[in-house]
Amino acid sequence: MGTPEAAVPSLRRLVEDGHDIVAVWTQPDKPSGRGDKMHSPSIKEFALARGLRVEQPQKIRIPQAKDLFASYEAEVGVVVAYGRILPPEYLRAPHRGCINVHFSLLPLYRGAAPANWAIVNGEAKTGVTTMFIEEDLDAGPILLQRETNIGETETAPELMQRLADIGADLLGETLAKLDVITPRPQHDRDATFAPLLKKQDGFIDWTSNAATIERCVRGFQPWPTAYTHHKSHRLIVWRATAEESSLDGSMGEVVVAHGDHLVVKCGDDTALRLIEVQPEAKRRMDVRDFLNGTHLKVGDRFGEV
RNA sequence: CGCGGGGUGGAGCAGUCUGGUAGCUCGCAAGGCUCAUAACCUUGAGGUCCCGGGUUCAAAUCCCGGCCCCGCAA
Repeated sequence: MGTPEAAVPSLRRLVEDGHDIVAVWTQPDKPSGRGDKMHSPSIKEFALARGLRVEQPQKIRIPQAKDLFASYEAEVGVVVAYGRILPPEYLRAPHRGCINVHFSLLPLYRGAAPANWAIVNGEAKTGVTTMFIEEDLDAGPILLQRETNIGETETAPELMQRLADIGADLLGETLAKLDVITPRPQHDRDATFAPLLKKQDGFIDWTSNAATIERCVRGFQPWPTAYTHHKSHRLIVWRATAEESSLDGSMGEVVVAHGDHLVVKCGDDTALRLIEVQPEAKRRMDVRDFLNGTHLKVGDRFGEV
């Protein structure tokens, strides 16, 4: 069971390891992108290409869906970023239970967006955990874990891709050693949470330290992105670096604007040097291009709507 | 038929409402100038104004149709 791109490496690994995959469950196609085009989950594309059986129930809490799931009499259920909380019937249906691949070092960062929050919070490392699923969210007994360091300039999509690959490896190892692994219970008192991201999370607070903002720039990709406002238009910041700044200016004010250089004053005598941005309704561009077209001046202010 | 923005020399944009010589900030080329700077000055090359119709003496601009890009919302 899985849905987005991050789940694909795990499914590929299951196929390559020769596991008998009775069915692939994923979320229904949804309208996305412009217009009213329907979009299939990445997992569905992959599964269909391999000739696997795909199920996309609209509702998983109805008896028909539960019965269908139970009817497979699977040995084990594997869940990677499915995007739904599974009712208890699902957890009990496979003979050996359901295994989840979670993209953090549990009990840290339980929840929907562990990679994003790990970057935003400035963690030096994170990792992947395989565990048995229990009813409480991401709280089941741990099977295996693997750590990885977070790069200084690594973005959330980059990290996510690495974790997806690590997760696939770890899943393969977990299944291979399932008979000999002793599950370790999590200590709930050590748990932290990585809640679902909201649009508002990406709104840049220029009173923060520039280093904090820079982590938001990397961590809130590909959505909601770190953004601000300029002359009532949205401006997404895709790449930036933090630096010290003794220049005068209020927080959110442009203190340097020429050539390739666009620097915005932040809190704690720091400043954010923007490198790549994206104006509303425009494509991503280097700061030089942005400045050429907008004729932005020192003293202009970001963040005011 | 979800909402909206856009397609103009190599880049980013203005001009479109109110048709009438193709403009700005850069880049590129050549020359000049300076102890120096975010260097500066001069000159130059480079354009089917997305495509196809229509209206008009005249269309980047107005009308109809099409293609492509982007943001929002999901």
